[in-house]
Amino acid sequence: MSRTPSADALAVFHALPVTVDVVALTVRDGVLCVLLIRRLLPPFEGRLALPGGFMMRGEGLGDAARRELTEETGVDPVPGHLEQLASYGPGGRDPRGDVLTVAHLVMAPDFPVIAAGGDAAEAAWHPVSTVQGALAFDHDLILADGVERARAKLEYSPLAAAFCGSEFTIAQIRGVYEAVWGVRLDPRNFHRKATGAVGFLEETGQVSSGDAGRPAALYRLAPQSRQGDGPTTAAVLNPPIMRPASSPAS
Amino acid sequence: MSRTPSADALAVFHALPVTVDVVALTVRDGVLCVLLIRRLLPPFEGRLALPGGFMMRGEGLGDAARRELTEETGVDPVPGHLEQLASYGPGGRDPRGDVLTVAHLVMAPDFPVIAAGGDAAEAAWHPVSTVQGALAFDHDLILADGVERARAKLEYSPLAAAFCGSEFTIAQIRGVYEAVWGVRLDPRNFHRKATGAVGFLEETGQVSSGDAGRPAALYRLAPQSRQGDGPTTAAVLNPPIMRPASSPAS
DNA sequence: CCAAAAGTGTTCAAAGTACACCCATGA
DNA sequence: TCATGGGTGTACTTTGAACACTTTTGG
Repeated sequence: MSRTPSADALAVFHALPVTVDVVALTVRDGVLCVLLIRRLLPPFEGRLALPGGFMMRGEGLGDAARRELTEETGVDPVPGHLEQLASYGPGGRDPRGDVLTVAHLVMAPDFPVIAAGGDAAEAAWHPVSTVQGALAFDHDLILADGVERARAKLEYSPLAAAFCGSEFTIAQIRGVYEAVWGVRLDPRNFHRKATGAVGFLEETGQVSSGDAGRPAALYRLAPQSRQGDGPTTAAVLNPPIMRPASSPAS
Repeated sequence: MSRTPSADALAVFHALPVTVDVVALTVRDGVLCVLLIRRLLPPFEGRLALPGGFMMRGEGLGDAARRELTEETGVDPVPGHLEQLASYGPGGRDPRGDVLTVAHLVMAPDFPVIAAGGDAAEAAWHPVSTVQGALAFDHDLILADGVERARAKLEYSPLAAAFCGSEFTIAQIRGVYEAVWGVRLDPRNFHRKATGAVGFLEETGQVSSGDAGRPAALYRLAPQSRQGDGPTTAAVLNPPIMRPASSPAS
């Protein structure tokens, strides 16, 4: 297939419609939830789907993902907490024809969904376990990949704090790990690991109020100094907080 | 931005030229190398670049990556050893205009490059350390991301065997880890870890011939039974072979 | 005082590291 | 028999899991 670009025109090449989709995850009442919209228009009219839509001219991938998320759900992700997940397509995923989609992943605290707009109605958080298999397009696959990525990232990055507010207790952040991984962790050993990881938590001096039992110290995420030697290296948790080895296939 | 798709036509949306690029890595004489072509045509005429090119109609992402790699370098990757890396763009990476590229990663044994074709001349392996900063487009960034992904994957996947031929000694696969990570590993402890990991290596019964010293047993990669519970879960090395903790920032 | 949750100390088992040592070959 | 690299055994150190125990609150 010899292709001979006659000049500096790219128009001779096959061009594709490109969308961005967003897997926005949070933890509500100890349950891992994903932000979904209900589609107003065909295809898959009335079905649940990830927020997303077509890219606009002159936009970057991350910009488009942030714009679609805000347009359709009212959620405005904290900068730095949106990362690229993977690309899907272009064939076999939209009945209208070939569409390439670049999926993104956002971890957000459980703030209320402000609005639904654009092609979307009913933007809302749904427990991940209740929507698997029910989504439009290939969004079930994308959601599964996003959840797996989030699970893996908890181990070696300070990402879990993104699910909490700006100040949180050790028990709250432990609840994030338990919800995302679907396991129970020993509160006492977790406390040691979390407070022992360098560059993860920073004491505020405050204590939590209200609940039964002894008040817990409040922490915030420590200022993230990028480690490693590459420009693409993200902040790293050291030592990592590993998920328990799942028992061999039963 | 209300977009109202009038029917089942996608043509109303902004479409982008989409390319695939391939980071093909191997180990030659203990050095991590990447497969590069020299560009025959502008832009970046005469510069080194990753093999890649525009997608064709009806093609999947992986298909396109495999086709471009074969067209431009003669290398035909083993199925299952090509994975998606990330997407880049569309802005600011091609002087001709917006182009979205989906980068892929291939680990290959050090077989000879058969041919150069298409837009490429001089397809050849280059040590990664000598080409950083010299590549066309944003390929320096893509290469750095690919190398980092390969380094991380060695830890928890049987991927290192992809760099070797179908049969190899423990010392050879140890050389892969040492070259990719840029460290020295204790041969005796590595031997135990590698042979102790379940589902990684399988003895052939043969021994290597020729070199000085005691002949080494030959192994092959064990048949990969997919573990985990998801369709997207790849084979996992258990226990993982971790890279030594790099000394804290000096 | 009692219940409940936070936080600390201690013990034991598992895993990783360093390295002594033996094995099998070529020169 | 010596040099060279393959492979095993073993002691030491570090890490992680389990859990008893103390602290600090509300009822």
